[in-house]
This record gives sequence, C-alpha cells and structure tokens, in this order.
Amino acid sequence: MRPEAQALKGHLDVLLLAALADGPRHGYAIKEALRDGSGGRFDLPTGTVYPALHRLERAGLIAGSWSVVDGRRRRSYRLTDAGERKLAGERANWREFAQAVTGILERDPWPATS
Amino acid sequence: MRPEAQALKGHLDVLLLAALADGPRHGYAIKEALRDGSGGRFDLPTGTVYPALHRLERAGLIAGSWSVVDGRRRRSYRLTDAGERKLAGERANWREFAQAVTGILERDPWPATS
DNA sequence: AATCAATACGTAGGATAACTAGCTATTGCG
DNA sequence: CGCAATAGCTAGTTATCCTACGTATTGATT
Repeated sequence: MRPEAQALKGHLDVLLLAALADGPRHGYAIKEALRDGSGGRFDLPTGTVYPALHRLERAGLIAGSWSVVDGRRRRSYRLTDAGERKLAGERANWREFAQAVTGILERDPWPATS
Repeated sequence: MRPEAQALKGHLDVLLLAALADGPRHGYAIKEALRDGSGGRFDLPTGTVYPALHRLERAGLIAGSWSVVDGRRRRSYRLTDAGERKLAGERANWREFAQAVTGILERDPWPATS
C-alpha cells in the first residue's frame, strides 16, 4: 500500500453521509462531490467508495434504489432517519476529535513532566 | 472491537510524536500526557501505546533507552532528527486534513447535483 | 472505424492499524 | 493483605482502506 494512502483514517463514513446531506446521489456522484468538495484531497478509488456504501446500507444508514439514466444503471442513495441522526452525531464527534488532536499538536509547552 | 473504539484512526503516530516534542518521556508518561492533554478523550490502552512506540522506534523516528527509577524499569524515548521532521510534516498534514473534513461536514449546500 | 477517456457499477484479497485480553513486576495505600 | 497505580510487554482479532482487477455504456478523438 502506498504510504500516503489511507488518507481517510476512519472518517470515511461521516464524509459519505455528509455528501448525501442535501439530497440523494449515486455512488459515482458522491465520489466526485467529495473530490471537488475537498479541493482534490479526497479523490477516493471506487474500491473504497462502493464497499463503504454497501456497508452503510447494510447498517441502515442509507437506502439505495436502482435507476437507468442515459443507458447507464445507477444506484442512488438517500439518508435514512437513522442516517440523519448518525450524521448529526458524527459531526459533533468530529468537532470534538479535531479539537482534541489540534489541542495536543499545538500544545506548547506540555504539562510538567513527572 | 467496541464501535466507538479506533477513535484514533491513523492519527496516533502524530500524537505520540507530539507528546515528545519538548523532551523525552517514557511510555507510561506519554500515555498520561495524551490522556490529560486531551481532557480524557485519548485514554489509550497500553496495548495501543507500546506497540506503536516500537513501530516508531523501528522507523527511526524516536530513540529509546532503558533506565530504572524507584525500582521500576523505564524505557524513555526522545525524538530523533527524522522524528522532528516527521512531526513537522504531520502537523501540517493534520491541518490540511482537518480543514478538508471540516469543509465537507459544514458545506451547505453542496455544489450542484449533476 | 477504431480507440480511448469518462461514466458507472462491482468484487477479491492484502496490508495495516488499533483494539481486547492476557501476562510480569514493583510501590504504596487502606 | 489486597488492591490501585505505576511500568512494561505480546498474541491474536477485527475493521478499514487500499490495490488490482473485471463488466459495460457513452461520447470524443483520431
């Protein structure tokens, strides 16, 4: 695995849920939305995106439905009620997490060494 | 595995390096510093901390040395030059990552759906 | 006409990270 | 005496994200 890979480090689910926050999208569109919405930083391989969507669907956080547009089959996903709640919780969780990490990285100096 | 576990999700290394930023510490003291410095949020099990320190040492980012204090053996770690550089890079990397995630989570609305 | 990029979906298998659960040992407090 | 805190450790499990691959269609380029 490339060293700079696994850039998401466990925060993929909340990003996928957030990409569905203001309406349904299909998998490929989610991938593009995350790429564009992150300035290219989250350009996820399909081998990351699709299995993750299946996982979220199995967990009941998103619901998918097939359609065909311009001869291409699509699976569109929308947030379920549980997904909305999960997103709200994970958003708050992210803020706490980010604040804790930032606090440690910017700490100067550290509490007295024993 | 507890679901709320793996809270660190790949950000452990930079936290450990940061805990050594202003001087050497031994493993248990690093664990305490992260717990206290995060308001209790990062209360890591020793099964997380010690293997991670060994990994960082193998990677040449920290250097350890044994000592005995009050009848207890300790392994103190200090940042190597490579570790200092790594810490600086990872700090910058964290800021970018956090900004990208926050940008997506707070985006409202998303760019036009295709 | 042929080819290729982009769109759109998917799976199999591997690498790695963080965790649980267990262990040894000492100091000091109730 | 027992227990919490201090101090170190490993084996094995699990989840996640990735690489690499496969299928198929549309539309642009050659």
